[in-house]
Amino acid sequence: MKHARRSKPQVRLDESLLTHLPPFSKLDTRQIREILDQASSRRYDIGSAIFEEGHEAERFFMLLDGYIRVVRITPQGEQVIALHIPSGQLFGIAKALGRETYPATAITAAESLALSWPTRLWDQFVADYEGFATETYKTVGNRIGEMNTRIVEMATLQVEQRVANALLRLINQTGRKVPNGIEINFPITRQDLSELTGTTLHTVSRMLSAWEKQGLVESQRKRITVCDPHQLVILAAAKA
Amino acid sequence: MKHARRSKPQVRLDESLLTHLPPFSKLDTRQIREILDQASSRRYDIGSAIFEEGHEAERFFMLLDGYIRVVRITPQGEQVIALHIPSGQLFGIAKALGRETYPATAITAAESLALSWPTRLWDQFVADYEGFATETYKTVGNRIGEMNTRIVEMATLQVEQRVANALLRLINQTGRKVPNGIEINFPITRQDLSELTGTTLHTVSRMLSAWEKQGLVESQRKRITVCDPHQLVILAAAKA
DNA sequence: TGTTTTTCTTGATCTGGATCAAAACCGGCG
DNA sequence: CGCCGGTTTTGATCCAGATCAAGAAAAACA
Repeated sequence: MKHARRSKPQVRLDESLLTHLPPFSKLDTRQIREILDQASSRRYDIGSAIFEEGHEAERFFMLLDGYIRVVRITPQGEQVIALHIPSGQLFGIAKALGRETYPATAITAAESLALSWPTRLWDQFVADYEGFATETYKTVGNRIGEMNTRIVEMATLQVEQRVANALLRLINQTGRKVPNGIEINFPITRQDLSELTGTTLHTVSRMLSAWEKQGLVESQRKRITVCDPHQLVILAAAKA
Repeated sequence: MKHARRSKPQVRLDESLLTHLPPFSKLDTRQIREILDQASSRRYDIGSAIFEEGHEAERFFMLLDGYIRVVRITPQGEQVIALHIPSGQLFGIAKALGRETYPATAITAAESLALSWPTRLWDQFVADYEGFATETYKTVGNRIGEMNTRIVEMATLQVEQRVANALLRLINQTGRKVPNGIEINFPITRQDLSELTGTTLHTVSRMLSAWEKQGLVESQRKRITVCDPHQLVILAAAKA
């Protein structure tokens, strides 16, 4: 993990950073200014932990750029990826869950840029800024929905369908159009994909090889491009 | 499903019903009275649906007595139990998740009694009653925690350990002391347990038989008693 | 009291994926 | 440029647990 610094904005942050993001979109310029003036901004190298499970939740965050994976570690040291968070979302919002500590670890899946505020400002944000509360609870609701879906998938689907679903979700959240399809916009290993679907890197590797032969996907090291999303959707839902 | 009626309280509901429940515990008698006067109370037979996934979230609920399972149905018609809710908790709180519809179906696992309020009162409750918001967000946080745990378990543990964990969670939430151990306080089938752990009723049945031979549990039809919780904890955590 | 329905048990077989093992590949770095 | 650590691939084997199949036992019903 390389050096990274937190900075009170010497260069004042631009208001346009936040104006179009849902939790702040109903606010006027003055309010955005207030919010920004209290924020710290910081860049994180890929693979660094923004906060860790169980630690005191001192700050909450808004991901401006990059990509984050929310991870839990089992007693046996295995990692499970609980969630991916795309840019433009709040995270580390323990306060919204009535918690004093972070429930999981946040790791950057790509170089990322995030704003953060001391947790003590949370209640103030909720009280003062219209739409902030509503939008954050929507975020929470969506994450619950996602987790629910994961549970159902793990309980009922085969590995092949789980991996297909995971890929589809990833290209939806972070897909980038490239000549031959849609590429996942950050480096992702077979290992990562296996931690996301509760399987092994071996199985994922075989699966991708097979799909590549069928022209469904293309992949290089840490890069996956889905060429035929529609076919993948079919696979993802197939009964047998 | 037998007849069940909703009633505006002809017999006024007693204030002591709510005074000790977290979301209301900071309120004075007058406030509790207000809340109760706006509530409908209703009894539900075992196995009935209180509300269904996808439907308009017209009301939110407080479970006074009984037990509820939150269920999702897959496109293929398989059921997955997402969560169990013990008495004393709010449920159906779509509003707290920024949703307009219920995200899952709520089925009574035992005869149950619940109060409910029209969703339009939600914001008012949050604004007027101290501690209500905080406590409900704690509830949400706990449920997220539970779901997280389920995901991690499904991704990393063997079936035996998942079933053991499920049993332990059940006796913690609803255990009732009986001469030979702790009994799960509502009727539960092997099928239910399998839907809770993502396996089949056959496997669960074999497992319980084996445990019964070892004196770990005792079970009759729809009844399970854990005789040796400690041993079960060991099983639940075992690496191999 | 006999019949039907639901739940539970137990055996036999099969298989999706894990595990074990080894090699090839790729990129960074000294 | 050649070595080394992190990825990826692919083969071979194994086994936990699903699936298939039949009854047995308990409750519900009539």
